[in-house]
Amino acid sequence: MTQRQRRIRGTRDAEAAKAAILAAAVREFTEKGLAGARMEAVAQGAEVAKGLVFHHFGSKEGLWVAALEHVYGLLRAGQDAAGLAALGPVEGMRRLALDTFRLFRAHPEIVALMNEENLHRARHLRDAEGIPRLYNPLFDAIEGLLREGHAQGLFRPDVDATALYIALSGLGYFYCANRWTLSAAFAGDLFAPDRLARYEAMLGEMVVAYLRHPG
Amino acid sequence: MTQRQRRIRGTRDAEAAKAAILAAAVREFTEKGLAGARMEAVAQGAEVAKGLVFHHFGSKEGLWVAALEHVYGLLRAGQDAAGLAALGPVEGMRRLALDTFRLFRAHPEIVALMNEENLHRARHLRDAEGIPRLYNPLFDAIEGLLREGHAQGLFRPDVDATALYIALSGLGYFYCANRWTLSAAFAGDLFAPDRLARYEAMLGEMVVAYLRHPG
Amino acid sequence: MTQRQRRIRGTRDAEAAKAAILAAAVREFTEKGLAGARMEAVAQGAEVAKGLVFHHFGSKEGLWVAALEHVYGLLRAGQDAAGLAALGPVEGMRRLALDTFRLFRAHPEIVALMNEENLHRARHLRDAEGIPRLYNPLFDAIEGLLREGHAQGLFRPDVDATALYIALSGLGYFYCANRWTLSAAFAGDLFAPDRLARYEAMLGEMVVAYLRHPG
Amino acid sequence: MTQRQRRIRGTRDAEAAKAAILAAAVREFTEKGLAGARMEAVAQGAEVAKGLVFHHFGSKEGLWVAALEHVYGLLRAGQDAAGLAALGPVEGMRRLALDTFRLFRAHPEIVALMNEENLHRARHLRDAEGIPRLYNPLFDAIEGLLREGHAQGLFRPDVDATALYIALSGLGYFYCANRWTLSAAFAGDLFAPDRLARYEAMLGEMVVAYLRHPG
DNA sequence: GATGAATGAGTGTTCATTCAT
DNA sequence: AATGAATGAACACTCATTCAT
Repeated sequence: MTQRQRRIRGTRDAEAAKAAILAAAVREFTEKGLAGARMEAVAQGAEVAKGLVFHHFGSKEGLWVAALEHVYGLLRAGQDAAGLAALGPVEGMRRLALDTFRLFRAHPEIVALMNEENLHRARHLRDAEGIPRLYNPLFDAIEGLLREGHAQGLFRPDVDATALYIALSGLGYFYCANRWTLSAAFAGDLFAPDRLARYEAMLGEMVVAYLRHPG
Repeated sequence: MTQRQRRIRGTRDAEAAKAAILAAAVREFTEKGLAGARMEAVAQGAEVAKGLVFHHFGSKEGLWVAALEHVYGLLRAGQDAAGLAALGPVEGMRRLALDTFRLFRAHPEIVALMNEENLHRARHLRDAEGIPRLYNPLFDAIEGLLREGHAQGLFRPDVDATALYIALSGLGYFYCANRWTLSAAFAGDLFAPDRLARYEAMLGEMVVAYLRHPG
Repeated sequence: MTQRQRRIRGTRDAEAAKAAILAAAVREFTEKGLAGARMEAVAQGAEVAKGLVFHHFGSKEGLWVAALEHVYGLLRAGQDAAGLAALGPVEGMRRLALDTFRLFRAHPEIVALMNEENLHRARHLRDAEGIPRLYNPLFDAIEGLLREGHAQGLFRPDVDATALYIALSGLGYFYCANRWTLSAAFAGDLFAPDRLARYEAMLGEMVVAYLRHPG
Repeated sequence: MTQRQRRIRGTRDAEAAKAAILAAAVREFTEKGLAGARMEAVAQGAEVAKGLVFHHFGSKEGLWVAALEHVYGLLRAGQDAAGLAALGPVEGMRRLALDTFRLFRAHPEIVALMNEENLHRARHLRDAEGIPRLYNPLFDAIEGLLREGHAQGLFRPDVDATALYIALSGLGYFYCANRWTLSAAFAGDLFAPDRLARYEAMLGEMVVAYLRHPG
């Protein structure tokens, strides 16, 4: 601990310390939730003094908001809108669903923090700056693909973009959020490769099957 | 308080006190999570002394396990397997999806406690007796409908029951679990009747579209 | 510590514990002031666990208010209005001044807590119940003696009871409140018997000289 | 902030910064007391970095001692011994009492810091240099007027200068020190002009009445 | 001289839990 | 069964002080 602090202090690298604290906080919040997280553990995880956490983030709530913003940043960064257009509407949408599922799998902190934030009725979200806009990448991608799919006559005409966004997210989210209780219920690891593959296949099919024009 | 409690419940019905405590605990856990819940608040919610909560449930963890079991009971009771057969495989499955969605809406405690329990990697579930079996009603219903659908040639042949169970649950779960953050993102109440209706329509369609034989 | 706690707990003597805490609090507040007092020290002084202090008084402020009320109780109890009438207006008033001085000397907690409370602009006093009335014994005694003195033609006619109350109190208060800085300035113990006697003599004379009718 | 401070004070005038810190400290100590004062607040009040406060005053105690010395300076500066002689002993003494009262009213920091210093049994006063002498102006003025008054046969013969000093100070001090609790008790602003005038009249009368030869 | 990041020992407060009654 | 006083180990947060720059 001492060594690293010396280096940080010596280098006057306040931003590095802040980043280390935030990373440790995301870890702690993911494992313990908001109420269960201990500021002491965050400080130890970042190898800094407890007081420094408060110096930089003001309070546990301030740290929570910063962690939330970080997680919403992941959400935004996880959407690769660029590569989708080339796939065409049908395969693009399938890919979107799979990417979302994979994002949740790769970043349990997204699921954990969003669950906790909903427990608090999204109270902290209003304090955070531009959270509403953070949703848009995925939503915009869905809207774009929908428009194109309609134009090409491939999609059914009555699709609600918001509802589709939720359904598509939900298909991936639940699998990750309930990983442990589901594994207990089905007596096996939900994250075993073959099971994941089977679910991915269904997930893509389901979205595509719904969208495809029944004509 | 003492007098009033005596009058309300009398000395005989310890079971009523226990039930009141459990109900208060489910409420408190739903609102605050496991770590955030306070035993004092549970006692006040049940209008009993704090010590009595410990007398009946031993510890906070004991109370949590009891609340979990209660919630799994709701899950089981919510599945009306009886009425499904009459609807046929296609409409039966649609109804199953809608019922599951409505169950989550009617009982936020299910969503909240399951989220929290997953935070703890389902550690308490192993202590609780007979939780694995509790899943079966819905799962069994799905399996039954799948079998019939296949027999009648209405369903695609490669459907994984477990995966379908998860997908069907996820479509309803996410909408409820993320009610507040989604409402913040879409700047409107997700639980407004028209929005619910639109989502229900999509949800049913999605399941059915996937299952239906592409021939 | 353990022994006494056992006894208290065993005797289920909650009131005794409360009283012990209050006494320790008055001591601690007198020595350290509000901000300087430590709840831990209060608990140790009362030989109870720190948590019990909060159990009974809620917070440091709650304990402060209780201590304030206690001190105002001393103020009220210190006025022996009964014996005054027999002395007649002149000697009664002199005795009042002396008694007030002696009260401040016997109870440094009165002076210390009132100083501190004035630092906070009497913010806590409004939370406390009937503080305004607590002043009355002395004030009433002054008014009574004034009336009698006027009736007998012994006192000048233009005496303001409130102002007299303040002057009379101030003559005793300052001597006690500034005991230490005055002792430093005059390089000697202000509370040495002969110095006290000399000041008492002057104090009485001053009040009486002012009141006496100049005719 | 950094830029602005540079512009305001420049790099040269360290003395200005020191003075600003001292002024802010006196304000902070007056409002919060010694234990309640925060070094951070002092720094902000002086618009300097926290470290600079320590650079100039070493510690909180060092700052306190400096504030004490400042306040004793006010005390000394407040006594206008020069103008008194012309008034003669009687009116000079009345004026002395009034001036002292007005000094306390104009400088609440005197009262506040002296109260606090007495809480600490004048421990810091010994560290401060030359405090004992600081009392002298008022005391010397009293002694001078007493001598003259005796010489002219106007004053009673047995007056103790030290006691008179204390009484005279106490009459003004208490009114200011207990401004808030008294206002709460008497349900009105003690510092309203008419109330002040009435008290000033009594205060002067009281001192003069006591001193005047009863012959 | 001046800054502010960083520390660490506290400080008020909370809370699950125990226990005598 | 039921109460609530009592405990003790945390807990979030504070703050005087240090120090590299």
